[in-house]
Amino acid sequence: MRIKLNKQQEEAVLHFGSPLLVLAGAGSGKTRVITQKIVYMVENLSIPINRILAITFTNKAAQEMKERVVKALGLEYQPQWITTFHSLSAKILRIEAENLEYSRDFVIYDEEDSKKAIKDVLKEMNLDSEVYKPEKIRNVISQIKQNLDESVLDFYAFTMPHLPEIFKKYNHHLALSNAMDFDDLLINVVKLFRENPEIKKSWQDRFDYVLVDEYQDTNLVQHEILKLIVGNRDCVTVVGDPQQCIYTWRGANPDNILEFEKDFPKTRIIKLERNYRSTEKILSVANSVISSAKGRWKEKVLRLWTEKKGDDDVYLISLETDKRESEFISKKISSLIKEGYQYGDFAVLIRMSYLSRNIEESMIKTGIPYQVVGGVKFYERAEIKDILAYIRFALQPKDTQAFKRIINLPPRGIGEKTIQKVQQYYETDWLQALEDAYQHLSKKAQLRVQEFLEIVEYIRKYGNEKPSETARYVVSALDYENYLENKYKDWEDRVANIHELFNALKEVEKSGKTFLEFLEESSLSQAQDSLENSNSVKIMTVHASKGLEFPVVFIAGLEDGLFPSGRAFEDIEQMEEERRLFYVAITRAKEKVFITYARKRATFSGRINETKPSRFLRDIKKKVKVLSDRKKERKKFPPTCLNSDIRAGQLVKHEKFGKGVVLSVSDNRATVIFETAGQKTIIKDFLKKI
DNA sequence: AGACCCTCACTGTAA
DNA sequence: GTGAGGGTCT
Repeated sequence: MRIKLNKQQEEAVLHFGSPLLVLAGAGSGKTRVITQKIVYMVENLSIPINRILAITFTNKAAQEMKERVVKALGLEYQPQWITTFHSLSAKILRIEAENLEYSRDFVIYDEEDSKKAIKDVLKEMNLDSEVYKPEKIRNVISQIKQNLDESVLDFYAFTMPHLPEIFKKYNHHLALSNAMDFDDLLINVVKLFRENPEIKKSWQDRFDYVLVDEYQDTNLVQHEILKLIVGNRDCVTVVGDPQQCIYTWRGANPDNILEFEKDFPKTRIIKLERNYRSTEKILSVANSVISSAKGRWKEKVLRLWTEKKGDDDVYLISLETDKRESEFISKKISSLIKEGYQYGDFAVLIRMSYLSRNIEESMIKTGIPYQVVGGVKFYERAEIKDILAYIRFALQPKDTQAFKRIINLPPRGIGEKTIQKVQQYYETDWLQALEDAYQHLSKKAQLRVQEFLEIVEYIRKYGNEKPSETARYVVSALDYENYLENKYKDWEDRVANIHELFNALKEVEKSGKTFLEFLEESSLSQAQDSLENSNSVKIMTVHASKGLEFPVVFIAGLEDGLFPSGRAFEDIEQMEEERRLFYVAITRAKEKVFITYARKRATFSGRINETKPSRFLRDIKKKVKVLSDRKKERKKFPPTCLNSDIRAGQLVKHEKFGKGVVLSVSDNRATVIFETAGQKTIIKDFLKKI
């Protein structure tokens, strides 16, 4: 072993012969363990690197792991199978395309495409989009797919009776477009393996060992994929931490950690509880945020400890307004820079991405270099999607959403009516439909369609080979920069983005990748992927900070309704997740933590609201230094529970669920039967006695 | 029929 | 800030 490991880490690296579950706390060196285990297998067990499958949560983590492995083993090539679940699935599906109902060049619909597809379906069915809210429907559909379970539909049978049909039509729309949404990528692998045992076998045979990181944030389908790939062998290690599960809202199922033991008999469990990242003081604040685990989770929960001393207290700072909060952060950063810190040492973590605006403004004013990680991602920008949609469509003319995006872009007089006419002639794809509909169109429309087809034809000829030239051609043929200039005030930024796209495509050319591979990568790109190594302050959501660490961390906006998010008030599980999120935020820090909140905050419409400090602050107030820009700070934080006198039998009212009666209470929660909403467990605060 | 401009409402974390 | 909806102009 080249790197020194502690006893538990070493055990985890050296354990073979039965499945392994590593419960690894924040900062406990789990990446090191996974990397070392890979290196050990290659060096000491003579397993070829490409027979090891390692699945991480982000592309960024995968990339880093690859680099570490390459360095440790002195490889001259990049390991192929260090990847994420979504990329792995896309790879498998392209390789096995002939066994699917898709062709190899299937496209991946991102969230926007999916939502537009749903809107198309709703329009086609003539449904009121007030009742059938596209965003809600997309969520429900995703939930169904993530759990491989349609029973959710029953839940909405009353409010949205047409949901099952929408679901069917949406999937049909995808199939016609040769498109998969994010969930389909995973589901189709499960289907493929279940329906074709010999294919499953061939994939099992490809790998001698499988490792998965961040297991607490895998969903049911991903758990299933793991089971199918491992089969009844024991060559598997998963690493996770139930306390860091922050993605249940998009289908993560922390029970996978519990299920793991059942699905893989004789599982050995190793806990990594020694933290190497944070100081004692930071850890103790973090620990006081997490509520104690109950029931079956009891023995899965970690108690972090550290020998890392540090004089710095964790600070909690109250500021008058959100503006002041941002100013405080900038000033603090500037003064710490004078003490010898680098800009790259800082992260500002926020609960919601729109909170970055104030902070950015103040950093610009102060002249602090910063980078917003995530937010609206590069490939989700309208101008980028526009150009890529042309190429997407040219290479895959079944792609309905790409077609609808570009057919009248820039406006060329092909509107709703013309598209409808063309749709009547749709049989195999939109190019064929355009040709067949051609003679039935008006002279004007014919001319415009002609122009459109010429551009597409050109891309079809050269697109896949010379991506950057093709993109340049599209931009000039459309006079797209001019279009941006006329349409947007911030056109200069957008033009700059287009040029950045050209550069990215140049790189693609250099690396010998095809355009389709590039499209796949871009649609699966993640918030963290944009993270630069530059010496700049990083501003990001707490979610995007998963797995990262920084010497100094600011956590802003600790206000009730913001952090915890207002939506979490309805539901205890969500409130617990907010807690874990706060825990994740604190444990990103190595040396210093500044937690801030504003007593007044402007809403998006400019109104200024009085805020309440986050209820989480109550749990940490004894362990932090409280400061305020007001002389006499009321050191009062919302109690974790206000209505402590609610008892069973009490009649109560809830803002959302209406009237109900309390069945039972425990701690700060009450289980209530509501007249209409049925039985729910609610935090007592959100009940009113009646 | 399509373009364009205005107003209005909404905005959670995301592969 | 963005999209949807409505009204009006070409």
